[in-house]
Amino acid sequence: MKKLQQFEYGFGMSEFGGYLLVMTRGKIASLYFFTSEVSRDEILAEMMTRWQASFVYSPKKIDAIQLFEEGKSFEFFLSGTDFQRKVWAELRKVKRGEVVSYEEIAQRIGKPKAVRAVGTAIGRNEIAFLIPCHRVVRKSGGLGGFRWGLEVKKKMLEWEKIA
DNA sequence: TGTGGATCTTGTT
DNA sequence: AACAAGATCCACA
Repeated sequence: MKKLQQFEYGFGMSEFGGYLLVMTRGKIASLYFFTSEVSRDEILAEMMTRWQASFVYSPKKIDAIQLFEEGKSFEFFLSGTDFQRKVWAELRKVKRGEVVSYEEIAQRIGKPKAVRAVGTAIGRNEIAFLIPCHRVVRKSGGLGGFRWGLEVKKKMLEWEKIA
C-alpha cells in the first residue's frame, strides 16, 4: 500500500485575477489562474488530474502566503522530463522587467532548433508567475500564448512595466 | 495577412 | 513504432 503524498490547496485574489495555489511539504507545486473564461472549478479539476495525490482544502494556510511581494523566494516541487526541467530552469533566470523570445530560450538550453518544443514545455510549467512563463514572447513582437489566457499574461507584463 | 514547411518533444494509440 | 499536436519561426505570395 503506497501512501499518496498530501497536497494542500486554497484560492486567492491578485492583481492578475483569482488563483489556485497548491503546496506539498512546504513547497509550491502549482499556481494556476482563473478568469471569466475559465472557472475556478475547472482549473481545480485540471490540477487534480495533473497530480497523483490526495488533496486537502487548507484555506487559512494558503491565505497566509504572500506570493507577489518583491524579493520573495520559494521552494518548488517540480516534476517533468529532462527537457522540461532545463526549460524551466532557464525561465527562472529571466528577471523581472525582462522579456525574451521562445527562440532565445531554445538557444540558451543548447537546442536552437527546438523552438516549438520549448513553447509547449513552457506551457506545461505548473507555477505561473513565480516561474516567469509570462516573460517569454514571440520574436516577431507578438505576445505568443498563455495557458491561463492572454489577458492574464498582458496584465502581468504591464504590471512589470514592460508593455 | 495568410499559408505551408522545417523542426523537436510529448502523449496517445 | 507511428502519429498528431503544440504558448515558434521563416519564406514567399
